[in-house]
Amino acid sequence: MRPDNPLIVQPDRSLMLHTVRSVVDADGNLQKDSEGHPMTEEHPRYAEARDRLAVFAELTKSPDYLHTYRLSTISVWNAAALGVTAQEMLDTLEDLACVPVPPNIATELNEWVGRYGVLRIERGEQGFELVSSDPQLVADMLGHESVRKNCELGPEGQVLLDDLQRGLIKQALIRIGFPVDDRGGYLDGDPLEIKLRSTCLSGSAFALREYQDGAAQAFHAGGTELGGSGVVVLPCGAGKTVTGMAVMALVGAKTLILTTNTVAVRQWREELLDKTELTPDQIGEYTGEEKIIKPVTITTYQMLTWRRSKASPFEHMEVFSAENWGLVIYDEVHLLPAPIFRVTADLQARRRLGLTATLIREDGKEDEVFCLIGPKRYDVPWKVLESKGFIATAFCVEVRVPLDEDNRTIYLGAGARAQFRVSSENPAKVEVVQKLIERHPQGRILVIGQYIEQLESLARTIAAPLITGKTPNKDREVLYDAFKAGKERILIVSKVGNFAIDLPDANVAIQISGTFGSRQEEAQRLGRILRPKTDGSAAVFYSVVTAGTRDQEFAEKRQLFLTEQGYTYKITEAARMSAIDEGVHS
DNA sequence: TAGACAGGAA
DNA sequence: TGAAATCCTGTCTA
Repeated sequence: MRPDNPLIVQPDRSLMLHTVRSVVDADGNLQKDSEGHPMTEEHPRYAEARDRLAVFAELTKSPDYLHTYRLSTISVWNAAALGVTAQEMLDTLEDLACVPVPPNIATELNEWVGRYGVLRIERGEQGFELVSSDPQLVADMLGHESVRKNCELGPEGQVLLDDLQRGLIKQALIRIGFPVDDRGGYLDGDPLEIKLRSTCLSGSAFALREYQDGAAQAFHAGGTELGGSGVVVLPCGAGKTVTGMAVMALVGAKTLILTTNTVAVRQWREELLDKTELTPDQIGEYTGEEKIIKPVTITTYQMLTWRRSKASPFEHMEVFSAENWGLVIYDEVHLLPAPIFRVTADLQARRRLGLTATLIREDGKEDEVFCLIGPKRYDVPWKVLESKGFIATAFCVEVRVPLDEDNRTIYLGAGARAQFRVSSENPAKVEVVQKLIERHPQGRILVIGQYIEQLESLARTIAAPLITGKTPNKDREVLYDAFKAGKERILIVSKVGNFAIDLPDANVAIQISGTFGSRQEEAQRLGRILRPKTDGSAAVFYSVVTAGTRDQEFAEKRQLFLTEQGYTYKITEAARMSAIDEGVHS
């Protein structure tokens, strides 16, 4: 602890981090700028503090000078699963604090970390067993109906679990606050040799990057007991598919891959053919169009949980459960629909790999991911990959636009919900978009928005093609190809742009509206322009928001995850846009 | 037999 | 907070 440190730890487990400090001269006098305002500079320990806190805390508010983090059980348990001790977390807080750390924080960190793994599932003679070094704790847990109904008591009071109960009891216990360390092990599944190529089918050299190999090893570490379930967190464009393939090669067994949509199914298939020695007849697509089960089968979440009506069973489940999979890969875990958790509770005997760019879910079901798929096994901060050139350098700019008189009247008269839409659809944004496009005469520009009408009107004004959910897949491909070939320099996309679209050359993104406070959507959208550019140039992400409205309010929430990752949004008024220097001139 | 499209689900 | 996108199935047309 030092008085000039940036952090205040509060008894309610919130952490206040100063991003700036006042500038003083040698005599300790406050320095003022030409207009007489006190001068500030970035706090010398801010960046360090941000990176160290990201390991076990979650950023919840980020106004200019003071960022608020929260210690949550999930953030602490994920750190604990990576081997970070309570003492190390406490040391970090002590080292960064400018006032004493409240004593209850040490107590609570110790208790939280202590709760991870104090209950274990092990394989006993009569099946799986819930055990603990503290037998009284097991007895206490049995006092909870949700726990009691998901186990059987053995003759000597053992808590016995069958395959299905193994998942259900983990869900019940994490809700009570006790994440279980599952040492029950896995079925090996039918073996399948999967080798990575050293030269892609397409001819270029291929080798795992250090972090991709690291992620696969971290997942697989510990052999049959420990390794084999959990989540790998990598930024967009960092090669999650490749990491998945590396894990497949390590596990060497029949693999079921679950994705969000059919485009992703195709991409997995092509990547597997390109970078592994798997042959086309070893890879099956199980979708609405084709239903083929092969040693490696790729399907969608919706297919897995499809049923005729709410009362009907999952129709395709039997086909999948009949196979002896050695590995199940969950692509884009942050989007994994809730019904999949029920199915996954049944799959606890299979190795499970989750892949995602952000562990954040907007529905708050992070605990389900934690207990049913597994804890975070590996992550790399976005800025680390940026500094190594694996993803493009990106600058973020928030452009604030005023709301004109007429619309302000409508805005003020509208309900809270309608206000968001009115301010998001501010027609003055169109002119701003035009100016931003002019700033990048050579830019390959994506304009991304949420409301179809707004996008249609923009498309008419700037005469650029628009892609929405209604656009047939064929037309989309034509437009994506035209963009890649440079025939179309500007593309307007709706929410379809949130999902897997691969436009390597895009280097400017302009966001004109988005989903309430969705942090992961913001991350996905920035991800669209993070593919490293051939000339090494930087990318720019503009977020156009209506000043002083709910639009701006939610924009701040959206930015939290990227701020946590070290991106800073430069804020500018639309009228003073010419003064922006994003650091890129294309 | 393929493609287009409507309808329901979450 | 709500809008939009997606998927799967089934039916119709050629």
